[in-house]
Amino acid sequence: MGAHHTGSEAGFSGKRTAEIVDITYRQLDYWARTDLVRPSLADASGSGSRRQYSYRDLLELKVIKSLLDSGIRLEQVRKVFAYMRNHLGEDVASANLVIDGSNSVLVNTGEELIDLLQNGQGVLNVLPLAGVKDEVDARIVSLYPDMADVVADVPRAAGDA
Amino acid sequence: MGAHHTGSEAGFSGKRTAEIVDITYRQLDYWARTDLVRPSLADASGSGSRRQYSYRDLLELKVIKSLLDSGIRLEQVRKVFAYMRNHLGEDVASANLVIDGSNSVLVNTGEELIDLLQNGQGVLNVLPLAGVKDEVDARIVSLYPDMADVVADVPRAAGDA
DNA sequence: CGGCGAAATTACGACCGTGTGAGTGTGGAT
DNA sequence: ATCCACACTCACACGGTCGTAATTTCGCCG
Repeated sequence: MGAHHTGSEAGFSGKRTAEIVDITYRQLDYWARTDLVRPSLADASGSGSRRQYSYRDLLELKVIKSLLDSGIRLEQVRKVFAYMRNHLGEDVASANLVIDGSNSVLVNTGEELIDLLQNGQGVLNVLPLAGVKDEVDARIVSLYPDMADVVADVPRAAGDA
Repeated sequence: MGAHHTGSEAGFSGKRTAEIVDITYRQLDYWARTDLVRPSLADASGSGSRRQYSYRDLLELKVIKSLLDSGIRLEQVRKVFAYMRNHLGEDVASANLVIDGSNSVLVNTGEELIDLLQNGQGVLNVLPLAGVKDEVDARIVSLYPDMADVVADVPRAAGDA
């Protein structure tokens, strides 16, 4: 079926972003002004202006939310993203994000993971990114079906209605 | 019976404990007063008294220190220990401590771990306890050789390397 | 077609948890 | 009895969160 321009290009407002990612608006605001995640499409430009977040932004935010939920300090999250932002490429859907204290890696197989476990001295924080994307997508279609086409640009196995 | 300066049975003073575990004395003090880890052998009983930590206490403290170093919030650590304290039994040396947000488990094989990874939605924090014990032991013999016998009388998994 | 009211959003400031530092007094070992 | 290490009591710094006020934009009605 043909491509439609139904407003999906408009991106996500602050409020909707917070809803989708399941964080408070306060957190989103705080993270933006402290340079953790700034909206890619439109940054704030004075009081009353509106931030516009891209779909990719949502994924980053959801990763952060997951990290926080697991009890990781925001300071640590900042370090991870300083290093990871470049490497958070296309394969967001399949890899596992592994943090071992100060370093962060993307790992694809479970064997690699066990390898890290035996060598590593400290704690390993492991986050399957596939689940993150799924959660965000589900939340978008559930709350804002109009924007469903944004999530569809990644090939999926099963056919949908 | 001349009671000599054995020291081994006496446990570890506050200062030495902090040194061995590699935390500040202020942290040790703070954690004791806020009921995170209280000394098993002798708790504080007013100004001038002395806390006495057991070897097992050292292990707990080192686990906490590791968790903290990996960027986990103290609040989360408290939750983990509230649940884990009972289960932190004999096999301290070989198991892996796994935290998935609100629950904590001890896992022995890598396969179990991969299993958890596929089912789990959020972040898994994995800490190999063997490394913790090794670090504590090494630190004890290095700083206080007199107490080396304390580390030996705890059962270890046979044939580790 | 334009202005008004209300909702959405940014900006500001108070508050909480964690940890540190200095100062004091008390108990234990010599 | 004396000395020193340690526990205890404020006071505070700092990162992070949250409630609230100030400001802009948008929808609606005349």
